[in-house]
Amino acid sequence: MKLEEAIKSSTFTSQKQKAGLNVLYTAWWLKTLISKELKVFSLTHEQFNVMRILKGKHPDEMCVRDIGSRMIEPNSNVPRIIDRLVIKTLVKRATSAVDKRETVIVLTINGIEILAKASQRINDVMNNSITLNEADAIVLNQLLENLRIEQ
Amino acid sequence: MKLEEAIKSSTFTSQKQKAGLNVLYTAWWLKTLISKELKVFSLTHEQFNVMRILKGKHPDEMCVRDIGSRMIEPNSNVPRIIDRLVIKTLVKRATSAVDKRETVIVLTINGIEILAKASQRINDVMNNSITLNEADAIVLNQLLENLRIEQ
DNA sequence: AATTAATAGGTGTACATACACCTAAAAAAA
DNA sequence: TTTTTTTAGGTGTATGTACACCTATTAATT
Repeated sequence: MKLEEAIKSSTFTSQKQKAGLNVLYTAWWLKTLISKELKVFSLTHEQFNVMRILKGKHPDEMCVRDIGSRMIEPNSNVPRIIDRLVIKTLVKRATSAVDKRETVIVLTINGIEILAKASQRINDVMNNSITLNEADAIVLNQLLENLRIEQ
Repeated sequence: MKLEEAIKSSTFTSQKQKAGLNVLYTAWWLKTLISKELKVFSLTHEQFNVMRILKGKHPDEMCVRDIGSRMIEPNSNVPRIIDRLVIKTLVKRATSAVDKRETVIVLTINGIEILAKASQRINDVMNNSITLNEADAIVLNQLLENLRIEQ
């Protein structure tokens, strides 16, 4: 759907302002798609994100801070997301032996299995729903990087 | 900051997948910027969005459903956002005379004043923080529209 | 006209975010 | 070594989201 239809507005003060709204709307659209797929696995977008980050270091464990620094939305409250994953026995929590302040997290076997299925699903959705060829995706990535340059 | 640094990951299965993550991260970045500015006015991003939508019809009133259909994140729970705006006397709520099921909302004088100041601030931030020229913004808008085409 | 459908919006719950604050532990400074 | 500062992570609160469900009202059907 075009942005104008989606938010029922066609008056933008600039293309730059429209681009801002377009990014916000597209992110919502993408999150919604992903969340719908993850529902089958009783996972939220953020829980999946944490699990995928853990997978990157598996079988090594990761501390909460380290996970947080890799989140797509960096202000996420990681301890609380982990709470829910622990309840579902998808991850295990333990106090670090080297630094007792640190909590270390690791995927369980159950977690690995569910993550594998969920990842497959999400990769498919991303490939099928994002209708861009690779060349256009490269241009989009470059524009988004440029957009965020702090002056 | 480049996406790779932001999420400390540089392995993407495709540029398309990277673009998806890039859109999500950029939306977070933009929302955070906007929220920081709105804090001066004790407004949240979503409260500001509702007020700006109301401004578009002012001095006419709008029903809740109508506001909801114009939100950037369409699943927002509009009645609850309005609750907070009513408490701050930025909008007024009344039952429609024509259809008693409908609640109609209108900005108060106080609301209009605060919205004017907040809008000015947000427009400035958008202009200063989004570092794209108009030509690039047009390309970005087109790519985002293409990305969302449902097959 | 009476009954049934659909619609508007409010509410409850689980989850997440943003942010301030707290405690325990480790590191740095005295 | 003792004190101070920093760091890690957990918690409380206000707000928002996603979604199911409820009630009042209107519209449609019989």
